[in-house]
Amino acid sequence: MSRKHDHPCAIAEALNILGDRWTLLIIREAFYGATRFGEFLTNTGISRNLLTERLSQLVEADILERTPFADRGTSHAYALTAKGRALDTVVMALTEWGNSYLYGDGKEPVLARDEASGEIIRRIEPVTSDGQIIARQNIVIEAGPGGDGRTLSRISKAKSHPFAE
Amino acid sequence: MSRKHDHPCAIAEALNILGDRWTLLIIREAFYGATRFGEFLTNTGISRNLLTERLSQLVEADILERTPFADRGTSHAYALTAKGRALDTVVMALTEWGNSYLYGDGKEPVLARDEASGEIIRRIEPVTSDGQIIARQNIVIEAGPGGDGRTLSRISKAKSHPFAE
DNA sequence: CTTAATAGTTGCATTTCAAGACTAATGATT
DNA sequence: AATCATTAGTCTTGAAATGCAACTATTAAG
Repeated sequence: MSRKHDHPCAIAEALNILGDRWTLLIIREAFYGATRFGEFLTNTGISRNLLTERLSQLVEADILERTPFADRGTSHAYALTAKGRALDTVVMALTEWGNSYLYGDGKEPVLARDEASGEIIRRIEPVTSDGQIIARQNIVIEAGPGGDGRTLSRISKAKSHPFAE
Repeated sequence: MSRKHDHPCAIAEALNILGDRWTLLIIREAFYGATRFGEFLTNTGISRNLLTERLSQLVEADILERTPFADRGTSHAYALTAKGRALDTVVMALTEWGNSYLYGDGKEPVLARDEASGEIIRRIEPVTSDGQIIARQNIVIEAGPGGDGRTLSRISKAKSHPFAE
């Protein structure tokens, strides 16, 4: 990745870590249970030098944790931290979007299913603290405590209900 | 973006379109109401040549739609399609993760709020077709109808409950 | 003490990015 | 009509990231 975004925005800041072709694929593998260098290598198709760099960035960012793990050779286990596991919604949202809009019904390569209901998972929704689904037309965006002047002016010109319709 | 991922996986395929530093920032701006070249340019900080390329990729991918729009000069409006609007969960999930784990409570630059309850939005959840929240430990992944042999072997070695814990 | 397995490094050719100058198209101004 | 202002986009160039393959290092097994 070249230079970093520096404007105050959660998405921009997240993309400083996740915004490339490989990082979320590595994180997908971590969710699926990969722990070793070689597993990430063969399951994603990334090259060795990039994998080395990305893994160390993810460890640095506290998304993966590296622990020694001796069987043969010099080997380590990379596992998701709490911060990394919190990316589950991002992974599920991307999976759902890709399945629905890039493959389509009946052509999905990998599916997530709810064992309790038996349903394939097709909806990811924002919910209130007591579990009520929040309707898109009720969602507003506003400057938060960490916003600066530029944020304020950008947000003030923005649609107040960005996800409605 | 360099070469494309070619293995059957919704995330890999999604990253072929969204997997760079800028694309999701452009999509964020589209949700916030930006429609014009100049708005995307100044609100994201991307360079002109890249913005040109990314916008045309997004139009090509049917995520944005370009329509003529004459006031002064040569101008067009870029607006989200249905496929683009379906990325709302990805945008919300990234926003929520970034706010929680990169900024932290009380330091969020931009917040999403539910007008109905007044709450700041902090939970994004998979739900069943009738709106019940699906518990992480009940989520299993499985090969779908579009999977090939490689998918099958990758998935069969994967943790069956990737989001549990 | 050699071999095999795993993880990682190095060097190099290619591709992409970043930045700014330049061009094109169109409505407004005189 | 001619010029100007505005918006969108192209072109050029140096810098940075990527992809590939060969090489090195570390440790366990035999």
